[in-house]
Amino acid sequence: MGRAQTGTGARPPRATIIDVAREAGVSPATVSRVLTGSKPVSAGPEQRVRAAVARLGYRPNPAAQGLLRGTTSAVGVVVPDLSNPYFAEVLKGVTNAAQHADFRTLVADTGEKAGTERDAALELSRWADGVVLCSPRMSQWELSELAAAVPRLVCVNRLSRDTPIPAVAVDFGAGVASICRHLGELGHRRVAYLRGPGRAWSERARQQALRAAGGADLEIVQIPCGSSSVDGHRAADAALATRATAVMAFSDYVALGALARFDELGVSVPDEISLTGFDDIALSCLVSPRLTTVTVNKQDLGRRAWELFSATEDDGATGPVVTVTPELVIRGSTAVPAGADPLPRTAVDG
Amino acid sequence: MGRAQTGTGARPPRATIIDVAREAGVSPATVSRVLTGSKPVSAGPEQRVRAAVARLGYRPNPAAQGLLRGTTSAVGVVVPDLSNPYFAEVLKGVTNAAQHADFRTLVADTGEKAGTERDAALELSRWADGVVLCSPRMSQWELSELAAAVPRLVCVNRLSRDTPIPAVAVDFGAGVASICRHLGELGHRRVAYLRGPGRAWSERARQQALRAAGGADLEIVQIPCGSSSVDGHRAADAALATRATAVMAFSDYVALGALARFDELGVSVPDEISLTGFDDIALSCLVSPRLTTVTVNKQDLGRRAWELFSATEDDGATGPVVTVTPELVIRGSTAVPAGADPLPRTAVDG
DNA sequence: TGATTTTCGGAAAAGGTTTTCCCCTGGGCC
DNA sequence: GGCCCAGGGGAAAACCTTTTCCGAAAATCA
Repeated sequence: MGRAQTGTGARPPRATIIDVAREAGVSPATVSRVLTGSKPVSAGPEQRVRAAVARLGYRPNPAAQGLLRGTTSAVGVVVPDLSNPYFAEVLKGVTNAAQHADFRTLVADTGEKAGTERDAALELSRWADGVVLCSPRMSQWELSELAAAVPRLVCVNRLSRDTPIPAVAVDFGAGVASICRHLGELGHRRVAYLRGPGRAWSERARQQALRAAGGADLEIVQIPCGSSSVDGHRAADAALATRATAVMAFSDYVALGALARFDELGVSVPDEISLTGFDDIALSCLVSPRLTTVTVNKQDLGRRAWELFSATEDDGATGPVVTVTPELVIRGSTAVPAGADPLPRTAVDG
Repeated sequence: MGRAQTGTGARPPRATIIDVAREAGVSPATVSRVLTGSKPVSAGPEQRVRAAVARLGYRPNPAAQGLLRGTTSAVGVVVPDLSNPYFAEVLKGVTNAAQHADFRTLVADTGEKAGTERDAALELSRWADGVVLCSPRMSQWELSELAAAVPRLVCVNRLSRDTPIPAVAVDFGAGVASICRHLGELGHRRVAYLRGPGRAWSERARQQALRAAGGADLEIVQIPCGSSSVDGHRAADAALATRATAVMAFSDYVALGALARFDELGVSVPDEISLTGFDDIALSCLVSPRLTTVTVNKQDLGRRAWELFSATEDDGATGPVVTVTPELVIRGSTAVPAGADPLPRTAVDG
């Protein structure tokens, strides 16, 4: 049964608690008590145990601990795409918070394929005490089913009406509204919106806000797009063709792609067209012009997801939802529209 | 001993192999054999076992498996900073490859603090079969010590002369050389180099190449900088002050920061000054002008690290090193220097 | 048909740790 | 000085799975 023990360079097979006990002249129980502090141990044996632990370089076997305790001290994180700086930041937030509580982080990347999210989460939940689901694209139905199967499930940027799943989500509605207000105040009347992935809950939340904002004084033209910079690059031409005076992108990542395309075409931002993003990723203030966007603290999002996770009981009873309100940051990519006479509110052709 | 069993919403305590055995009317051994395929089982019992597994939703307890097998089917990845798209991509490469082999990925972020790398790797190695160390900033001495303590250690972008540690590394020398050649051919004679973190092995590798490239026909002026875009932004003024005609940045991430600063100052790239990066991160072809750089397939780096990891024996005997040669991509950020008379090679003031 | 090999499946041990249960000893109090 | 209580520490069970060992039954061959 012994584990692989090949070659001459093989290190000694790792000390067990029994080795430590023998070395210290005590029972395994005492060693355990010293290390976990579950019960007081008098000074003499404690000294000897600590010395033996140090001498043997003993560290308890997590598998054995996990087997007995029924917990893993690990949290799983499922993200659609690690290449997307947004998700990388959220992951960083979770990891740092978890590390602080002596938890490990397991990560799975679904490659933006909604079909694999379920399996990834389920698999991770075997190895972790629970799972943080980042912007899941899966169906509401699948999500509810998953919530029943995974002991502690927390969502980021996804709210679920039927099943009370703990979640931390950006208030996309408020963000979109503030962008609309900003564009409206500048005098824009016709805005092209580069849509995110149709399956994304955050996209649906944005749509709701757009319906509220759009109307008499702001006309929204929808352009199918996606969630990556490549998508934004591709959709830029269609946005220009609408003759809108401003382009509102699903995210910064998308906006940067559109910005690059505008630059290729010699279309000047913001002189000829205004452009807005969403999220305020690090690179958005490195491009020229710097991007007007709404700022979301992505690491904080991850940190809060962790807090929700660690507050959740195993029976998944509670389902509090934390909402984070993003803040508009006006930079260089928005300006008064080209034909800059401040129209009275009525003069909009529908 | 029982695990937490609170409230009424508590789900049943997870079926064990014994429950399945009872349900199927066989022994636990038979269930195990059906599931692992370690020994053939005749059709009748197999059917019953599979049915029971499905009915009970049984999935083996990884802790128990790990305890018995002595392996975890997990790989740890330690990165300096997940916010840096470079490391996020490498992580993605490792994760995807590992996923393919039914391995989990554990991640730790050291926040660019070299002092915490050792502990992070050591801790991760308890929970995983080995560790991939991304661009470790730790001392050579610490690294060797770590290699002795971690069963399977693989480095990315860090070579170690004394201890043979499996590693996959970009050929920074070749990359720097190709950039120098390119700048030289354009007619640049004086280049400011924005230095990376002093502790980074990759920075030392670059320095070596610079010493070889610099000389009669190319003068290199060193500017202390760092590894993030903020560092690049800060160092840009000093680079300008050297009156160099080109700036070579430690990385794309740094170059983007410098580019933003040049834009703020109204210094035109590449008309007034040329700028190069390193790595070719996704956003480098989204900025204006698009960045001349050398391209490194970062996900591939991660994938190869995984391959090295899975090829490594537990006794850590072998230490092959894979070198990846980056390729120069000439985009819009480099051009002939401002005072554009193609000087004869000799007319350089030292 | 009887002997021998193969196949199939059950019992039980092993893996490392925590925790419960219990015993022993020492100190305090009357 | 005796009794009781408390505290410290050891033995062993339990956690769940895999695998070895072995027995029994079935299949093969002479």
